Amino acid sequence: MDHLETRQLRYFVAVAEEQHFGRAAQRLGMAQPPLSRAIRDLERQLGVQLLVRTSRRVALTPAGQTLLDEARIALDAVATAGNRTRHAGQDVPALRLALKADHDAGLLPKILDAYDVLPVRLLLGGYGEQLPALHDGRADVALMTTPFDERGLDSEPLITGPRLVAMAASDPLAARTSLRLADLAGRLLPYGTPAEKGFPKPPFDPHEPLDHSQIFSLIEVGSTVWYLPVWLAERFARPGIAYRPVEELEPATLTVAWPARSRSAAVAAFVRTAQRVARETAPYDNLFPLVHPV
Amino acid sequence: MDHLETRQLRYFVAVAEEQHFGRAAQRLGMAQPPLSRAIRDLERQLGVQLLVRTSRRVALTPAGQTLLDEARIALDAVATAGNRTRHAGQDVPALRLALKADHDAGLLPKILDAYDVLPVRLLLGGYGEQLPALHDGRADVALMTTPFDERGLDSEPLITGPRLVAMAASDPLAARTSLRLADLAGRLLPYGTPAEKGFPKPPFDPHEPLDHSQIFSLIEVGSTVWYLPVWLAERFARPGIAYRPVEELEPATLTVAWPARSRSAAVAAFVRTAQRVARETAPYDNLFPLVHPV
DNA sequence: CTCGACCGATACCCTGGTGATATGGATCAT
DNA sequence: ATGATCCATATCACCAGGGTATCGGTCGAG
Repeated sequence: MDHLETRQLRYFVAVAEEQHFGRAAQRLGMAQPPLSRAIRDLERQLGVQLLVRTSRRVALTPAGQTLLDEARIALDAVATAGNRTRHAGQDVPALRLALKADHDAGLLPKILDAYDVLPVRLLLGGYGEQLPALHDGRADVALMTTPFDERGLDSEPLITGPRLVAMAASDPLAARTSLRLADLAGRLLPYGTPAEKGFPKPPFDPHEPLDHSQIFSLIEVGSTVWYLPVWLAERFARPGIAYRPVEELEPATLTVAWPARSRSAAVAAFVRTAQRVARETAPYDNLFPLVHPV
Repeated sequence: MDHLETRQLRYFVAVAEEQHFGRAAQRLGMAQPPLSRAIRDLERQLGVQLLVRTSRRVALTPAGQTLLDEARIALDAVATAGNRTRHAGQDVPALRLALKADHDAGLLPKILDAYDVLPVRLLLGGYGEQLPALHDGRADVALMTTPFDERGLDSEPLITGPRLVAMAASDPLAARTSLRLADLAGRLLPYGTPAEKGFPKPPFDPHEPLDHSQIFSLIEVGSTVWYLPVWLAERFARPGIAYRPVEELEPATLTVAWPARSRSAAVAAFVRTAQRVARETAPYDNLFPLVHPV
C-alpha cells in the first residue's frame, strides 16, 4: 500500500518495452532475477496482474498497458522536475533553445541578435530530439518543423514554405518540371520518416540515423531521394543535386514551441521576438533560382 | 547523476511546505536526522542549493521553489499511474464519478438512470476533494460547481442557477427584499472559501471542515451566513432558514469535468448523457417558492 | 520422440542505503 | 547568562535490493 517509486516504474517500462526480462535487465544494467522479483512485487503492491508470462514470451495485460502509458508520463514529469531544478539553480540564467542545425530557415542569427532578455544556450540535437527535450525540461523553447506531436505544447508558426524533393541532378526525373508523389514511390530510404514503433529493419545499421552530409552523399549518387523544406534545400544547394517541387507535398511550417503551462516571461519574449523577425523576413514565394540554378 | 526517486521528492515537498525539518519529519513519520541527510544528498545530486537554513527558519531558494512546483506535478503523475492501473486491473470495469453529496442539482438519479455504458461507482468526497481525485486518477469524471481550477481538465457546463445567501429566518436582513454583498461583509465564517496556503488560524479546530448539518445549525442560530447555489438551497429548505438573492453574487454553474487527455469512450458517453439530462431539466428561473415559502 | 536451447522463477547470500539515537553548535527569547 | 529551539554530524542497525546458482517449463530441430 506504499507509494510507487520511480525505480519500479523504470523497471516496468523496460520490461514492457522489451517484452523480455533478460533484455530489459541488460538494458537496466542489472541481472534478470532481481528484475523479475521487482516486477512481481509491483504487481503485488498494485494488486493487479501486469504481465502474462508464458515461458516463451511476455505480454501486457490491459492494466499493464495502462501502467506503461501512465508510467511514461510520470517518469517524464520526474525527469522534468530534476532538469528544471538544475537549470533554475544555475547562477547565470539562460534561455535554452532546442533546434536541429540548419533547420532555422536562416532566422536564428536575426532572432538571437534581436533577443536581449537572457543569454541563449543552443541545444543542437538530431532529428526528433527537440520534442523530448521540451518535455523533460532540458529546453525552454524549440524550433521545429510541422508536423510534430503538439500534445502538452503551445506553439506559434513562424514561416511557411514548400517542401521539395532532392534528387541527383542526373536523375531522369530531374528533367521533368512537374512531379507527383507517385513518381517517387519507393525511392525513399526508410529513414525518411521518424522511427516509429515496430520500425521495419533497414538494410544496414539501424542505430544511428544519417546526418545531413551522409544523406546528401546518397542523394548525389542517386541512391535515394529526400523530401525537405525549402530552407534546408537553400542551405544545401550544390551542383549534382536538383530540387523540384512535388504537387501533393504539404508545405512545411517552421514553428516555435514551448511547454504548455510555461509562464516564463523570457519564453514569451522569445516567441514575440521570433515572430517579429519572421514577419520581417521575405517569404519563400519564388523558387526559380533554386530549381533553375545558374 | 542518478535518477530521482519519488521518495526524495516527497521528502522535499514536505520540508518545503512545512518550512521546518522537525515538523516535516513528523508528517512523514520518520526522524529528523535522516530527513536532513536526504535533503542534503538531494541537493548534492542536483548540484543545486534548494533551501537556505538559518538555525531559526528554513527558506526556499528560487531553485527550491521550482522543484516544489515540479515535484508536486511529478508526484501527482506517479500517483495517477498507480491509481489508473489499479482501476484498470479490476475485473468489473466501472466509471468512477466524484461529486459532493447534494451538489448534483437533482440530476444524479436521472443521469445514472440514463447512463448504461458502465456501472457507475460514486466517490462522495468533501469540499474540494473532487479536483485532486480527477488529477491523481482515482476518478474518471466529476461533477463540480464553478469556479474551479480548470488546468489539466476538460469540462462542459450542465446547468446554471443563481447563488443565494442562507441566513437565520430571524435575521433582520431577512426582512429585506434586496441584499448586496456589502450588507453581509464579515458575516461569513472563514471556512466560506477554499483553504488557501497561509490559511489564517480559525477560532476553533481548523482540521475538519464543517459538514452541511453543522453549517446549517450555525446558520439557524444566526452564527453565520452562507452562500450557496440554488440547488443546494432547494435541498435544505426548512423553517428557520431564509434564502435571499444577493445582487453581486455570480451565478453558479454545475459542470461535468474530466482529465484533459482522456480518450475514454465511457467518459465521453457519460458527458453526453449528463448534458442531455441537463437540457431536459427545468432551469432555475423562478425563485419565488424558495424565497417566499408557504 | 528426444534433446538442447531458451526464458522466467526460485533459493540463497551479501552489501549499502535508509532509518533510529545521541549529541553538537548556532541563534533567539527572556 | 541561560534555556529553548532547530538543524547538522556521528554512529549504529537492519533490511531492501542486487548478485550468483539453479530449477522447471516450453518450443523447435533433427
